[in-house]
Amino acid sequence: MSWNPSDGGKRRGYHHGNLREALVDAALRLIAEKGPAGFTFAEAARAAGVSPAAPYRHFRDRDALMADVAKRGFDDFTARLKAGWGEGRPQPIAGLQRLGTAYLAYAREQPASYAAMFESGLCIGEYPDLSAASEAAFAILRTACETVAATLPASSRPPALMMALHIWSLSHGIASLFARGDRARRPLPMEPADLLEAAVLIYLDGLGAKRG
Amino acid sequence: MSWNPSDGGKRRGYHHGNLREALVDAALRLIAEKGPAGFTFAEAARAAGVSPAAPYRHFRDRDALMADVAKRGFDDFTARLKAGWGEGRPQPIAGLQRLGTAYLAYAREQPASYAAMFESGLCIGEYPDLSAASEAAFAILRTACETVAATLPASSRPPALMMALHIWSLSHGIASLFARGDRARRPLPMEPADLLEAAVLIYLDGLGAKRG
DNA sequence: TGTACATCAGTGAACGCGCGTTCACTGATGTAC
DNA sequence: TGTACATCAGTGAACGCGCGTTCACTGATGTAC
Repeated sequence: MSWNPSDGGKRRGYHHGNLREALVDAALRLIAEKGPAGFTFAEAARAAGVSPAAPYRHFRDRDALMADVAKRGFDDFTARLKAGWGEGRPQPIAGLQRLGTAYLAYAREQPASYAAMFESGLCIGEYPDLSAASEAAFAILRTACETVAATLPASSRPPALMMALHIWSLSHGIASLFARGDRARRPLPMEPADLLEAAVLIYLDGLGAKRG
Repeated sequence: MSWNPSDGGKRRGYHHGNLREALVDAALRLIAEKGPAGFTFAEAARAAGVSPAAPYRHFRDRDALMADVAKRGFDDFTARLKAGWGEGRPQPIAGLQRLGTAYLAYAREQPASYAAMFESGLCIGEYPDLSAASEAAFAILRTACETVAATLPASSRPPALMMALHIWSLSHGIASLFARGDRARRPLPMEPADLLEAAVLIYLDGLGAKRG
């Protein structure tokens, strides 16, 4: 497993062999250290052990690298939300709570990715791959809300899109204020996941859901 | 009103006369254009029409200027939340909804201030004035929640702190995802304020509040 | 009212630095025959 | 299997630029008397 030049070993030849991945790793490290603004193309090249001109072979510019980092972040994020949701079994509401917990866990454990995804300042619409990856993550949440909504009495059944937007906003608000993994986190006298869980329970009560 | 050198007129003498305020204005303009990362001390000086060394007379460094911008933002924000709340008259729940609307309006109308307040990457604890200003804003929300909570049956009365954290998170989530005034805003098929209002109504229903 | 002086806000030149970007190039790799 | 060649990833030197920060200074302002 160490013949791969990016696996921590020294480069052997003229070609790096895995520069694209190495640049993404370097960007993540630099974002984690100094925030999404505090990373430069030149620094990523240096961290990957190549000349400052080398990254241009793989990314048009710094923003394109940032977009790739964010895109990969969304892919990973989607997988985690999906795992948390677990097809809503055995109970849809419990699945939705696990999804929320997974959301906050991602923000805490992968602050660099989370920052690239939500705080990089990129115009998401300019990067189709990134938009698609972002929508895939939201689709998990929306599916979960559809399943939960279907358990509610038909007379008072809310639009799943609205539910999903509410829960996304709530999760993102808690994540960016209180559950982030960097120094901008604000102190909170409880666990962020507990704060979110309580809010979702109250919200579902408001929609007429039966607990349990 | 135009003898004041910062009021759009040309500087007349050797001294600027109002450089501190001019630097804050310049920072806001630059943040609005390029985000909280895309502004430099030197550029703010240029925008204010002084030499690059002049700002050091008023701010220790760039972050200190940013913190001052954020602090002033929170002061303004607090005033708007307070006006929205309107002492909770005539109905506390309506007052809370107006507070939420004021929150989103601020994010949309003052994106530069909002970014300095919430997305500058500053460690808020390092700036006592900023911390205090931030807490003053939250105090308005907390007071509103206490008033609303007092209208609920004592048996099921929720902690006002928890309510305030929930509504803050929800408002901040909607603001940073969908209601921001810059290019990172995501498209939303409805008014952000309507999305927030619906969420707060459902949430209060979940707490057992009577509508109306 | 006038003068001498202290204070301090802003100057402008200078410094070293790292950035983004370009360029002609080099050398490793893969493929056609 | 060997050779010629095309491809292309990475080099390294170079460029102009704007940044943060310092320094001795200058000149406007306010105050004591």
